[in-house]
Amino acid sequence: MVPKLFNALTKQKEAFKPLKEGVVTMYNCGLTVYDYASIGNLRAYTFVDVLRRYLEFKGFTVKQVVNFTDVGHIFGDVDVGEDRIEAAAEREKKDPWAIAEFYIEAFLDDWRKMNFEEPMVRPRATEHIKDMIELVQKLIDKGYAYVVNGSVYYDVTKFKDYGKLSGNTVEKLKLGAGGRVEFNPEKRNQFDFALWINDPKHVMNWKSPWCEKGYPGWHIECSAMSVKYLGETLDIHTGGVDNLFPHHENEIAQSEAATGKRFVNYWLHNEHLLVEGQRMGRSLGNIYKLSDVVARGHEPKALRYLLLSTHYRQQLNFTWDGLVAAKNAIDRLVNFVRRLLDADGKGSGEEIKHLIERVRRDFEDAMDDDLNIGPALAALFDFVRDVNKLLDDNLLSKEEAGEVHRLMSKFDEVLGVIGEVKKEEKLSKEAEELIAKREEARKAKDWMTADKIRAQLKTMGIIIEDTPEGVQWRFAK
RNA sequence: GCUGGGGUGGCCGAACGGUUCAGGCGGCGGCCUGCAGAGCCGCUAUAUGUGGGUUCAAUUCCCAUCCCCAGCUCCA
Repeated sequence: MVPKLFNALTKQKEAFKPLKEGVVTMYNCGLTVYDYASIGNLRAYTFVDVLRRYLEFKGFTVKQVVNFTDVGHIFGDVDVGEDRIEAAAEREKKDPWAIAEFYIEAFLDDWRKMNFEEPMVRPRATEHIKDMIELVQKLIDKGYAYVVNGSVYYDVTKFKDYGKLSGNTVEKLKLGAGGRVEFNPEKRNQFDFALWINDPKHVMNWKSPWCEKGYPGWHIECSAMSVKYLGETLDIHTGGVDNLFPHHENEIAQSEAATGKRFVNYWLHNEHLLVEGQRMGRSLGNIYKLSDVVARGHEPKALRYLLLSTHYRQQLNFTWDGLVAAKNAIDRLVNFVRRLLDADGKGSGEEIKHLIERVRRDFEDAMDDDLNIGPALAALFDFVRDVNKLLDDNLLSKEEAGEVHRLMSKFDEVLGVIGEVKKEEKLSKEAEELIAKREEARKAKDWMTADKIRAQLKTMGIIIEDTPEGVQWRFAK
């Protein structure tokens, strides 16, 4: 079946069809690297990663681009905002380049720990200044942009489709801004936005055709880099809902004005994360990072599960209890796969075939419906329970267990939380002897000695479990 | 102030107006086990913010109201 995705442009679920059959071009708005990524940022990339993995599960090749915004940008109005990277530079007494480099490295580390797949390319804004300047020049040449005092602005009244994504048409914006006192007098229209900013004081600055020392506007990098790596029309563009306006609206205005073509076919936005039911914010002191999660003794995979287990267009309530629940849910899956390795039963014939058929269908049907992860996971856990019953009754043959194992791995290509589960083989001589001694003690019903040895092995990092098939051991994580 | 999204059991979260309202986690009990672990079964569970309305039937539709979140206004 063809997956359906909720397109912010049309505000409805649409059958997903890439421009080129079998290949998906996807641009994911990246991080502004002035600080560590928050778990809110990580939610956005968890969504992106599951989306990518699911498209691959469906057989698509995904060409993914995730940028780094390593030029400081002024959030809010150009004249009154604060450049976050330069502010961080001042705070940490480093130059902005070092700030960006540092947080890029930190983010790449998070990326790996979260088990996100590596994108095709990770372009940085500072490495594409030339592309941006060319794009700005094109917009000037086509009459969409104008130069004032060495800065360049985009004239929103020239782009007739302005507001088609967010609904913020120029008329509506004017209505909303009734009480606004100050606005940049350089602009022709109040809602024009900067493409290039003339500012000799800006630490990161470049020479351009319009001024000696300036830097690019906030939105132009994504337009320039996406077209460079993925072409003039993208299949998918993602970001947090906060990017919908003005960022993505302005990207559309720039890109479509420059190319005359549709910029993006499917706009996908993830909802935000709440922390204990509250907004995550600096003033509330509840901005958590991956390192905070790890410092409290949780594995990144638990966070990954927690973040992916709620539908991406739904606000997700992050709680520390939820993280524990997530870890335990993963354990259930891992224990299940581990059990499969030892299965050597009679065989269940039709029954397991039906269970496999059902879980495949239910999982895929759910995910095809705009990545509806809830019912997909429910189907998976139903399957686990039903197969566990077969295992309890020794009704699963080695071959059947192998097939189930492969299926679980297939699902995990999307979820990325189980990982490789295999039988551990190497045990020290000492441990082997202890296990043998314990078996002797058990045979003699000397439980005291048996329990003592079990405790001793545990301190060596070896978990002992007695099963009807005999003693099992594994390394503690 | 305007616009949009949301409030579901102890917690997290599903659900196209209609079979007992998924699933996970937690707690309790049982089976299995020497014990533990894993697993299975049952209970927790007469859960849909509140008050009205429409309907044979409402978590779902309508109105009002409270709370949370976001965007715009404003500010950070």
